[in-house]
Amino acid sequence: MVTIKDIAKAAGVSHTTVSRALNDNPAISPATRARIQDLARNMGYTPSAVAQSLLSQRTRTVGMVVTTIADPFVVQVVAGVESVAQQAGYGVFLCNSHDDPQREIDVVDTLHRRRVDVIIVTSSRVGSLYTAQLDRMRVPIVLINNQSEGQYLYSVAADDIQGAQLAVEHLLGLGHRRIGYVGTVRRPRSSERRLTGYRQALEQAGIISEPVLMHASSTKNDLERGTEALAQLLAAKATAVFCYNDIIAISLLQACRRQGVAVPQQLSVVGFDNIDAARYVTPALTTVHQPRLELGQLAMQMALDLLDGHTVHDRLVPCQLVIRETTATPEKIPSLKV
Amino acid sequence: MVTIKDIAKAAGVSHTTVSRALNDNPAISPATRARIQDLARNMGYTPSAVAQSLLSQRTRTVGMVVTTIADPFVVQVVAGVESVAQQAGYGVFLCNSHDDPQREIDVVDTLHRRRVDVIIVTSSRVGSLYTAQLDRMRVPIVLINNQSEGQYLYSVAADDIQGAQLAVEHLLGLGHRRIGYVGTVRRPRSSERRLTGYRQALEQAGIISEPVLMHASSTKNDLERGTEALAQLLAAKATAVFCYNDIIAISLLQACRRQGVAVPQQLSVVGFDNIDAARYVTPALTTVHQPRLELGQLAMQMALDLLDGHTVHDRLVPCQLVIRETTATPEKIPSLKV
DNA sequence: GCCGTTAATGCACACGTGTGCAAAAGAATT
DNA sequence: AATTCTTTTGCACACGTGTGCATTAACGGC
Repeated sequence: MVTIKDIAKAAGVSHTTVSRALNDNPAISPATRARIQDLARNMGYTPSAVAQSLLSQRTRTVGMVVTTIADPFVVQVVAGVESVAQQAGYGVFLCNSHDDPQREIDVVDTLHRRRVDVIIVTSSRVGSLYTAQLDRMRVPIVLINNQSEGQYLYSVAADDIQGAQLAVEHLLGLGHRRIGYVGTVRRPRSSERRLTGYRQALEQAGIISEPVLMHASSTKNDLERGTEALAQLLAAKATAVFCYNDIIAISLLQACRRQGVAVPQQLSVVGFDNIDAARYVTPALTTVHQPRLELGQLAMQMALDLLDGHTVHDRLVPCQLVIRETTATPEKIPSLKV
Repeated sequence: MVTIKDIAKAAGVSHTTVSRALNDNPAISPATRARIQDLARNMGYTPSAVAQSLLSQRTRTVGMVVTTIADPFVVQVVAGVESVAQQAGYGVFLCNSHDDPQREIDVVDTLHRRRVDVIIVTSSRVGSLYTAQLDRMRVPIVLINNQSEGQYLYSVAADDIQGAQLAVEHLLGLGHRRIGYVGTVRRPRSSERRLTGYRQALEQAGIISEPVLMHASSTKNDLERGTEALAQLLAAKATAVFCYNDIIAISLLQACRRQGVAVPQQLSVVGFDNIDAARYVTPALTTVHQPRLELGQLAMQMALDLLDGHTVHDRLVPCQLVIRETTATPEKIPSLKV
């Protein structure tokens, strides 16, 4: 591997001069500068970012921690982070936590060993628990969709409450009165917030939310979850349902087809996330769009601001409703065939 | 940031001793070793991978170049790479080429500057053109789904020809005789190989492939592509069609619905890739499964073998047919309504 | 008490780059 | 011609870690 010392030897100067010439330092005479730059090109020189990092104490690298890269939500976030990072000359180090808190902590430690300048974590299971670790590391962490407070901790999140309200208000506007909610126990915090939005929307419409309409499945298997929830919803005479996310909503749609429940005629369904599959399913899923790409971009932008020493403020980004084909006015007479 | 020198000062020994103690070097007495390790823990020491890399000339990092992370195919490949890498103690540096050859070369250069030990590229647009660059870098590159020959160049790929044969043989087995192919000009090499598999399957069944049944759209917009291709297929009286990938197949399905063409009764459709959306669409898409996760895993494993100095052989991985709901026996009398 | 052997530790350098300061050389001023 | 100023270059060190070799200390054998 060719170094500036090799170039120095070839040019008959000191490595200092080479370093300056390559960095366009005005102290070097134009003649030698051109000569050395040509030489460097011909010898196929590429500076070592490793050595530069050691000296400058900055790696121009961001550590990106995800639960699993295979999640369609996560992918867009990563894309957003990557685009802003690349534009700013930063690299992205990708790590997988497998949704395991201990693993998440280990992974953050690995990133610290690699001396990344800043860390971005999506859907953290750790959050405020980082405090002890962060006291040692002194590396800022930007959390995406996990609002936790603490030193070195910053957050960018989609507004779960507002998004859920949007969904339920849409259903109310269509004339629905018995609206269910299917949550998840895997993400208790955000599931709770979406439930809050659901409750607030109902409350503002003067409707008392009934526990029987609220279902928080503990099943890990998404497909079973749909079947299980559907039975409960039908028993509670729901005409519409708001789901924690699109995956659950789609599994519910599949359960409906199996059981012969017509969507949206007998049951209106709204999801959350607006993943790619949402527009491919039949009927196409009405859902709440989380600005995933934007979340990633904002997180990375916040990271850059932090590194520039600017003061930053936590961000809460509004969601948008995407109306497709799974929502309609309720049938006057609920079907008795089922 | 605490270094081994700080620990050395605190312990009253040289930094050499600290380095040895932390690396469990037997030359250090058990007493001091324990003392220093405790001290390191209490002081919150984390070794600098940057400094270690500079000395060892190895970063234990793999550079991963993708066309775009948002592609559902790419995501699984990355997941495969990441899982094997993490297990081997390697980190993954993610880069986006935006499907632009020049950008791809730049990105590889950036990775070289960061001194990654090996580079993995999915669906490269560059391939053999790397030769000049690689002569300088001397970094091995593992190509996924781009078989190119050259020094420092290795490849792991899904068997396009065999996969296409699988699809067409399935259609032939159902009784189809007029089978179309919708290709793409964006990936000429693999589109050509799938076309070859398509032709071979027809040939083996004693059918002469007609140019009018083969459509290679130049349209960039996926949705338009479906409408455009459908018109041509119907004009050519095709009863079945094999598509270059699932995205095209799904756009074709949507075009069918708009035009009132019943799938699979009037037209059988087979895709390629088996992306997530394939099983969510209605009717669920019959497709050829590319072992994406496995491709990623194999590529990373090959990279590790290379770094261990083993000799490796290029791999060609077979595809599998996934039969769902978009394929059936052709109707006896083609509909004349359309 | 002297010598050979083993155990434990430190010195000095390497990795590749950037920078403060000094030095040398040349040009301009007196 | 001597002095000052400017331009150009090099020396030496820093960044954090690991390792060959030398050094010191301890120990056992005679």
